[in-house]
Amino acid sequence: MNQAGEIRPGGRTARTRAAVLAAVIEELTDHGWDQLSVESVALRAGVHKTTVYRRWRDKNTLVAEALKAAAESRIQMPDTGDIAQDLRELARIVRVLLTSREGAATTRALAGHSHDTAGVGQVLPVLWAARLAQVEPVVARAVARGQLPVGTSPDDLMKHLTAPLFHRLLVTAEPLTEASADQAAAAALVAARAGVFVPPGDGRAAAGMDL
Amino acid sequence: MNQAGEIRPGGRTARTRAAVLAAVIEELTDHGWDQLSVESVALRAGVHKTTVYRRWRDKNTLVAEALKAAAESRIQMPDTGDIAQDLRELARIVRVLLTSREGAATTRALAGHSHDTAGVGQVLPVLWAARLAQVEPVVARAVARGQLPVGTSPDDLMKHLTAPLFHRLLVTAEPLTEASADQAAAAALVAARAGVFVPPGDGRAAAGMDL
DNA sequence: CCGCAAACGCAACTCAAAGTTGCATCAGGT
DNA sequence: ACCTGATGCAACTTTGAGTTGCGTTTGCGG
Repeated sequence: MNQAGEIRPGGRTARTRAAVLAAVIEELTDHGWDQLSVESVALRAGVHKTTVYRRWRDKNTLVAEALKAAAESRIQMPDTGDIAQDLRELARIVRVLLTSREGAATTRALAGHSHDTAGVGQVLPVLWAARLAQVEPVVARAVARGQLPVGTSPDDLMKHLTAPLFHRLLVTAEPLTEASADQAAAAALVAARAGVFVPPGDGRAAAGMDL
Repeated sequence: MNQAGEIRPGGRTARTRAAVLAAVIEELTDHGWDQLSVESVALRAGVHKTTVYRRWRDKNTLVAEALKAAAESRIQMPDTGDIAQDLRELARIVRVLLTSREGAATTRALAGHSHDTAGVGQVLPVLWAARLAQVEPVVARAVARGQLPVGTSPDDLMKHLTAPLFHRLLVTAEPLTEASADQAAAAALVAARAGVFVPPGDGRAAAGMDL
């Protein structure tokens, strides 16, 4: 949670930092990026506006750092012994995250600013690399059990699993039902079994691909 | 292109309207939503600021309307006689759209504001309903040919086909390669064949689903 | 082709929020 | 207990959203 290289890691500094970052997420949840003002954040954090500006160059870097900190939570990875169930549970977990007010707001904020190379743009790759790394063992176990083709890319599988959920939240703005999560899991599973997520030339050839 | 109910549909009004909406898209492409100012838009459109405010209540509704107008372009639907090729071509078309500067910028703008019930939020459902309706015949032909299960939902198929592409643009901010488009098409095809996109209780039961 | 009203240009505002500066004060580590 | 970094505070500049009043242009109907 604490950034390396802090000059004074003691109580007050860390406390202020945490309070401000938390306040950013709350303001983001309540009013969205556009309506978020640094003054409101400072007020909510019980801190003066100049204090915020002394530590963060501008609004964008502030929000970017808050989003990064907020995304550092770990997900409890399922391990049921059956990849089909694992994937379904994973999809349901992601669905719950994305349907929470905070999760939806932060996700929209990230998506809407995935391009600004200075702020969120910097954070995105790091953030997702960490998340995807968590899935690796789940896929590895499934491959070991013979439930998935050798060489299946955990990254590709995870992305295709969650993509329809993000799509509903960000693109079509439809409600994220549990049925839609299950459908996403089923689609990803079938594709994975068919070897769609085995990079070409990796391990043995993809099976069942009569494309 | 022309909105119904215009009091004075004649030359100047329509010309101004088109110029402003086009200027919004250009500014959005060049500087993003946050940096977009009504004054810049007016300047670019060769129109005075007050003129803009007389026709559009505020910045959000202005941008929302511009996005809606920009999204009204039709896509050339493929019809190769083979659903696998149709889907791959569709994915590639979407990829090209999303990798264009304008397409990326407008998509991010939409995604980042999918919640504001007054502006973009109003537009999204209409917009996507129109797009998805275009795909219906492609799927219908494939079903008629026996290449896809009876009852396959064109909406679900199209969403799962494009979701990984949007995911790359909005969530992970990875480059949108043609290979990723082909992978998305392959995944969607396999899932569709397995009956993942056949609503429960619709037509005959899903085939090949040993979930 | 002429007049009327809608649409536009223009300037001058208000207001809110981004970001800055100088100085006084407080609190944490040695 | 001291010294320095961190904070509070007030006063500023600047930018952009959104508004208002008035004069001018332009399109459409007669």
